[in-house]
Amino acid sequence: MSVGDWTERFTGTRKLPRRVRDRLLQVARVRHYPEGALVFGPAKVPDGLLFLHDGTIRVSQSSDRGREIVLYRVEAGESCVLTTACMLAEEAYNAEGIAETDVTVVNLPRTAFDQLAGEEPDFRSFVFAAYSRRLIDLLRVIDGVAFGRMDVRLAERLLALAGDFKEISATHHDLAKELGTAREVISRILNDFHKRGLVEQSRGRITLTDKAGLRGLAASR
Amino acid sequence: MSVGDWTERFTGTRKLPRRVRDRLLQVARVRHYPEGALVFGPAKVPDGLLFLHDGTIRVSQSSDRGREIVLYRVEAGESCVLTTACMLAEEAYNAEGIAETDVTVVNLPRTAFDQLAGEEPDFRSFVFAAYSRRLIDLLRVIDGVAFGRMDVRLAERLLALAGDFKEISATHHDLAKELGTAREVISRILNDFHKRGLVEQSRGRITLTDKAGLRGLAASR
DNA sequence: CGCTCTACAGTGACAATGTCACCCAACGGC
DNA sequence: GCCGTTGGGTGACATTGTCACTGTAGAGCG
Repeated sequence: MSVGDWTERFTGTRKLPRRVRDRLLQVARVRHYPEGALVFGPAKVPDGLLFLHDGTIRVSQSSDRGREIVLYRVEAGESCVLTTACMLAEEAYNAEGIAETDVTVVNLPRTAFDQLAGEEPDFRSFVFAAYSRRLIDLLRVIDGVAFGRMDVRLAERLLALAGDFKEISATHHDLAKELGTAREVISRILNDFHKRGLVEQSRGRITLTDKAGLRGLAASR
Repeated sequence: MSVGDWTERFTGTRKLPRRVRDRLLQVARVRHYPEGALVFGPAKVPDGLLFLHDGTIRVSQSSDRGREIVLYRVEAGESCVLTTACMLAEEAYNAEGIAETDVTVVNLPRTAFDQLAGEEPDFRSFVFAAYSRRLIDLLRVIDGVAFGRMDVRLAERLLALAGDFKEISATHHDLAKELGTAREVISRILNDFHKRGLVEQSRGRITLTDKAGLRGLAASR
């Protein structure tokens, strides 16, 4: 499963300049997490701004009755402002970040964050851009959940998860957690896709046999 | 309809210090909008940070097939970072801000914004807090839309809109646009509420006759 | 006053989705 | 092989969204 180009749709992505990045690495603490590890969550609120040096973090929200929905993914070079948001707002929240690959995270303590924000315009721009981008991400999620059809959303997500490849290794349950729905719903829709010749299925694996068809379905709102 | 205490649940709200506020007013342009006016939208992207001096702005997102959902409300003293987000991300978006009362808006141009952000730590904190708070707001919306029951959401919203009062002047259509659903759904649920003795209805007006009952329903997830 | 027009609300039928309770099959470990 | 776990299929039903109507209160107007 490739999520490599997950974020390439955002043309406005702003990477941190090397000079600032080096300065950041001087004052920050570096941490490693293996694939599948919990990077942050309700019971594990970071004390500063998280910065993803390497890997991918999947950020999702869970309901009090076990369902989940993926909010967005944090890629290498990006920061996860959600944690600071929750830190600042001093609010209970139920979003969590899971390492989707082995990851290297840079934790920038709050005082250092304040200092950098004051002294480095590039750093400020970067942080504002990060916030903005997450806001837009969440608007997309809301649009999908509130107004979108599930088959369309699933087709979109399958294409996004596959990237340039044709195969995805994910269970129906995994996909349900992506879109915030139930496994049975995914099963039904994938069965329908199969009958229409769009996908092939095997245990824990989905092959997109007709990407153009899926794209057509995704476009037909 | 009172939305006065809409945002008081946020204990972390951070108001801008008077000194910074005065400085802001020197470089910014002040604008007035009457109740019901469009303050910003897809076809009206501001060129700077919007700042609400007086009144209330309702920010909602609309689907391409006419449905709408309210994302949050901006109260006096707060800023609307969503506009800057969209400005920075250079992304198409379909969120719009409607003046819910007569409003006075302060538009801080981008260059002045950058300068203030560099020179005034309080201003920075304020902007970061504003972003954070909106992120949390959107997380709430997602939680409700993705996982919540409609009757529960309606009960919550009725209580929030009523504030300390017992009456709300809103049509079923208005309430549908609050929650991102269809008028018929609101009609059905309100009818059910009526049968249970929770509300009384008349044209364009709803009376909460049993607030405790509504609160109980809202609490029963 | 009665007329018409429009916004607001009620309703039934159906489709899409979520929930529940099962079942069966594939795979891994033993 | 056997067994336990995980992944997946299915039918019944509840909730919600959509569509196509109907009825009605109120405003404006003769």
